[in-house]
This record gives sequence, structure tokens and C-alpha cells, in this order.
Amino acid sequence: METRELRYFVAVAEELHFGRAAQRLGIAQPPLSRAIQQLERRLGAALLERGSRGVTLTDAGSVLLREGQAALDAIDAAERRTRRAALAPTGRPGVVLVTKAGATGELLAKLLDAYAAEPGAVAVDVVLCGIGEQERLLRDGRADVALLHRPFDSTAGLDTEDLHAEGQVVVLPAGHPLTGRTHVRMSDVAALPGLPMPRWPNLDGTFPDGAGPPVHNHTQLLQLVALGRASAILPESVRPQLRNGLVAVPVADAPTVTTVIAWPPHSRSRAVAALVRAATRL
Amino acid sequence: METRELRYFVAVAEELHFGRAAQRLGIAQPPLSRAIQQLERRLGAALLERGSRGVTLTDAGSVLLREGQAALDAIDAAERRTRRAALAPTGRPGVVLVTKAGATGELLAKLLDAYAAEPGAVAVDVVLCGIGEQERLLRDGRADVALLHRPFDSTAGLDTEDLHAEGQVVVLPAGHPLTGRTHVRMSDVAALPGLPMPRWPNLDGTFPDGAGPPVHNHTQLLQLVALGRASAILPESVRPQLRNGLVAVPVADAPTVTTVIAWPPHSRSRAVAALVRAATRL
DNA sequence: AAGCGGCGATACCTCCCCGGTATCGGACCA
DNA sequence: TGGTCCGATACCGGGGAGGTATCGCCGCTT
Repeated sequence: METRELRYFVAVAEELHFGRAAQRLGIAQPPLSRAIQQLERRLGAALLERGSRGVTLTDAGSVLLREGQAALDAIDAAERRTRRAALAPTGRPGVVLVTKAGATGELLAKLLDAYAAEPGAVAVDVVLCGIGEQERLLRDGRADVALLHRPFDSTAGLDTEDLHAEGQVVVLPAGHPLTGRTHVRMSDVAALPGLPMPRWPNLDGTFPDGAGPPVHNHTQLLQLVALGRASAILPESVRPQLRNGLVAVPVADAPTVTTVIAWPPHSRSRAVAALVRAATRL
Repeated sequence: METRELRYFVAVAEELHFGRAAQRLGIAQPPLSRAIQQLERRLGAALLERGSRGVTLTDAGSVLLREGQAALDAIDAAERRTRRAALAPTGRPGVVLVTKAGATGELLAKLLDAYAAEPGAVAVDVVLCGIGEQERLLRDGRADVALLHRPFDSTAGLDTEDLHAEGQVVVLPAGHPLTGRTHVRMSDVAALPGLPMPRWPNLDGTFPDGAGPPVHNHTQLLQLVALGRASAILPESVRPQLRNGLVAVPVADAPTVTTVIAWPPHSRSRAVAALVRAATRL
């Protein structure tokens, strides 16, 4: 199977429309139709159901969509990492570390310090990205190592090492009745009148249904809490970042948040290994 | 990057010889040279060092070899799994389970029984393969789920669930002085005169250097032990398989062997999920 | 030192296949 | 029943992949 065919199929499978897929690929529609037919013939499998109501995926098509996306990511990763390796004349390319904006501030600073103090340390580019994007950045080669937070971030398909575990707190506007308590339970928070949990965007940018206000980052979120429009359950380590007017109360039965360092499983980079070693020694 | 280019590069990088690589690929040498040059130009990276003493890999080339092999495996997996999905008219393709020949006999039987008793169970093809091949079978789509043994098998890049932990025993010919002991230590075994540890083949079929006899499977190994030519450290569960003339003595400080069930991280197969659930309930 | 063999690069040719334009055919709709 | 939306088909042109022949370089031989 050629990557061209895979890219074509993934485009059609995502758009479920030959015309739009062709446009997105920058080619005309007829060659796209032909390429997909040819792919189906060579695989001996019907991938798409062409109905008058548009195009739908067959079971085999769904499999190829998932597996094909993973394969295309692997190819992108190969290309990117090769380019990066070639840029480093010393054989010591820099490392790209990715983490969520607004999280792990202190831990990240300590990690960078500890690593920089090691002999043979190389430059570390820190990339801050949106929710849920880290795994993709690691898989397609735009990043070499990530700081993730279980159970929020998926670590499937990555090698990880646990760094830090912490409980969670509910962040409330100052003066809220619950702020007097030494701790609360999840059920207390879920039932708060007028302070719904906010909604985070899905990977495709849309928002799930629900009552809470849509938010894109932690700053927005905390501002909404301060305005009395929302409540938020966050790891304890947000406490130092809380502005005046916000109070954090421990949630006894919220799941523990574990900060982990993660990297692609077949990584053989010395720099990543050293970074992981530094992290585990923190 | 096209898979054709990747395949060509991987062939050259593995052979370190354009002529042989071309032969292996079934093409002539000049187009291969051209394709590699073009790839290097497009990546803006030197991948190979052409010296009069043959071809060597640059740093960037090493990166592309590793990443490229992973990407090609992902593409093979996409193709194979799509084909398999298309063969199953009910949307319930069979599952391919892979494990080492001669190991996990009892556990595997129990697992297959437990899974078969579940509603909606599908056919399970059991593939027995050689040492160290399981990961590759999972990654390139020839298998869907595997039984592995830590710490011998690498589980990098796979999702796993622990099933069973056991100690190890040293297998000796009956009558050997150590067979009177209730347990031994690694240092006792390492120093045994005339009973060296056997050598297992590497992934490419060659054998590492050393004193022990080369072996390919457990039957060979146990026969050599019975002949007084070798000793072997194996998981406790081999005891029932031991023929007369062989004695097992627990090794107190040998690493614990954990049997795990493993599957590709992005697997969405219902059947694999059910199999894993059945396994964890054993 | 000249010859020779091994190996990758270059030159040049051919043909396939990819992509483009024009058009068709069926389904749904007013 | 004409319109239009959408994928398939027909046909054409150009680029690129692969083949053969040959070159250029290096190291070995005697």
C-alpha cells in the first residue's frame, strides 16, 4: 500500500464525500474515485458504501481508517525525526518536550533544571499545547517526550514513568458556603446549584452537550469561577496559581492525578533517556 | 514520503550495499541509487555515507531506519487488519492470539475455555511463534493479542494486563549434587562446571557468543539438560512438563516472571477486549 | 605501475500510471 | 420532468519509475 493511497482514503473516510476530500487533497475528484476503487480492488475489500445519501464506511473501512491514521502518523514521525536528526551536526539533536499549558509549572521547572545540570544535556524545546493533543504530537514526531496527567490523558501506546501523585481540589469563588469545609465529596460538588462543571472541547474542536460554560484553557476557567459562573475540580498543584477571590477545598473521593513522563516506545534517543532519568530522580 | 521510498531505504540500510538491496527488492541497482538520492534531497539530510569501504549509516539514517521500520510495520498492519475485517461478513472477525511455543500451556487453555464460555465469543486462532517474535507479529497486524513473559519479552508500545506471576527454577539432570537442595541462588547456578546456560538465537537467527549450546526451543533445551550438557533457568510452570531424569530446584533470587496479556494500544476490537476481560478474571 | 574487479553514479530510453478535463448515469427534489 | 448533486467513466498528456549501458573511483593484485 502506498502512502498516497492511504492519505486519499483517510481523506475520503473523514469527509465522507469524494468532492470535498478531493478539494482538501488538492486534486480533482475523478482521480480520487479511481484511486479508492483501485485500493478496494487490491485489498479485496469494500471500504465505502456509496449510497445516494452520500458515502458511509464499511466495517473494513473503519478498520483501515483507524489503522491508516496510525500508519500515516508513523510516517510523519519518521520524516520529522530524520530531518531533526540531520540538523544536529554534533549527533545531539535537541529534544522537544510537550505539556499542557498552565499545568505542571513547578515540576517542569525542576525537571528542566535537573536535566540541564547533567553532563551532556542538550537544548530542550518546551511546547505547550491544548488538551488531548500531546499524544498526537508524540506519535507524529513533533515532540519527543511529554508530561501527561493520568487519568485525563491517554497513555496508550506510550512508555511512561510515574513522577508525582496528588489529590484534587474543588476551586470555588470566595465566600461560597462550601469554602468553610475542610474537605468535600464529589457528590457535594456535582449538586452545586448555579456552579456547573465547565465543558472542554473535543479533539475536533466541538463541545460536548451539557450545562456548563465552554472553556479552552485554565485561565478562562479560573476567571469563570471567580465570576461565580462555574466550579472546577483540579489537581492540588493549582493552589499557588489561584488569584484572590478563589478558594480551593480538597475533594476526598476525587481520583488521584498522576503526573507521568511519556515517550514513544521505540525511542532510542540518548537525550530522552537522560531526561527520563533526571525526572525519576526528582 | 512514499512507502516505496521507505522500503527502498530500509533495504539499503539493512544490507549496507546497493546491489544486494536492489536484488532483494527485485529491481535494478540504478533506480535504487536514484530513489535514495532523491529521498535524501527531499529530506535535506544525508542518510548514507558512501565510502570506498562500502556504505554506512549517518545519524539521520539510523533514525530513519528505526522509525521507518516502525512505519512500514504500521502500514502492513493496516493492510492485514483491513483484509481480515473484510473477510468477516458478520462484523466479528476471528482473533489471532500469539504466544511462545512450549510456554503458558495451562494458562492458555484456561483462558481459551473462559473466553469461549462468554456470550458473543468468536473463533480464536492460536499462533505459536519463536522467541521474541511476538511483538513484531502484534505490530505488523499478523496477530491481535499475545501472551508475553516479562521481563524476557519487551512490552514497549503495547497495552498489557498482568495475569500471573511466578518464581523460577533451575532444571538439572537427576542426580546432580544441587538437586538435594531445597533452593539455590543465581550465583550457585552461574558457576556450575560443565553445565553452561544455553544460547538462544537473536532475532536475525544468529547466535550470541558464549559457552553454552545453541538451542531453538524448549524441547531441545530440556533434552540437552537431560544429557548433562546444560542447565536452564525457567519459570516454575515448566515442572509438569519435565520428563523423567530432570529435577527442578527453586532459584531464590531469580527475577519473577510475569505472564501478561498484550495488545496493540489503538485496538478497538470487541473480541480483543472480551478476551482481555476474560483473562483478568481468571 | 598497469590491469582488473567491485560498486555506486550517470545517461538515456521506454512505458506506465497519475492527474486533468469532459461527460455520463443515477438518485433525489421541486 | 427538468434541475442538480454526486460519484463513475472515457480519454488525453506528462512526469516519473524502472531498465540497459556505461562511466568514475577506489583498492587490490602481480
